[in-house]
Amino acid sequence: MATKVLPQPERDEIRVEAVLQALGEPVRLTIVRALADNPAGVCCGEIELPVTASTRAHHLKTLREAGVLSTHTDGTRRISMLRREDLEALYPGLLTGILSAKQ
Amino acid sequence: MATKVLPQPERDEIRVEAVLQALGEPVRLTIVRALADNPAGVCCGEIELPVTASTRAHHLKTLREAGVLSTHTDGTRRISMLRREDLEALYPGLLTGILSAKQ
DNA sequence: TCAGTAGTTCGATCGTCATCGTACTACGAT
DNA sequence: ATCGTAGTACGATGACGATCGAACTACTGA
Repeated sequence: MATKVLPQPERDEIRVEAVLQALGEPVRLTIVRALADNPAGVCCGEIELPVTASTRAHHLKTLREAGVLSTHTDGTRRISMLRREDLEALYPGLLTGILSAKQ
Repeated sequence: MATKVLPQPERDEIRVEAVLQALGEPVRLTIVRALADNPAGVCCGEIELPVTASTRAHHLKTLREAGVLSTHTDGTRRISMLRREDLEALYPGLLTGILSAKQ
């Protein structure tokens, strides 16, 4: 096994500016929507995005460091999932508000 | 009198990416918090901000064009207020979630 | 052990945007 | 009229960040 969780901020270290800035980018918003549709977590590479793998990694890192998502390893794969509980506790309604946008 | 409302997007023209990007900037978030504390509207210049007047005007324009706030003239002054109803209708919970951040 | 796959890291590039100072407009008061 | 005040518009600058390719790491399976 030896799954490992990648470094991320504790709940009380999450700053709303960082969260909003992370969410205010179209590619990252696409990622967040995909994660919201799959509460069990999604393998990074499975999300269809109009960018290369390195850019994808960059966005995932940004979202993780902002506290929006959590990533753990699973073999060579990395599974990401939304930090729903933490975000809901810190900013109740924010996530559902964003996700209810009819885009 | 002759108060005039500055150009702004209709409710159905507001895009969530633009809103989040607008909110993901510390100075603009400060403005939004100040407006939230004064539902009757605030004169732009009354908000204490660590930037010059031209930068302030730039941020207010960004927020207005994103659909976050509405501005109308009042003599030489311009009164801004949050578009609470529109934002709540489009993204229910988003605004309250953001404002509940203990910053 | 070796090849293949998933993903990251690094450095470079390029575009966007936050910031400022200056010049301008608009309105009110004297 | 003209002066002062509130605010905008414009052009320049500098910083940040989105993007890419290439090199690298880590794990799996043959």
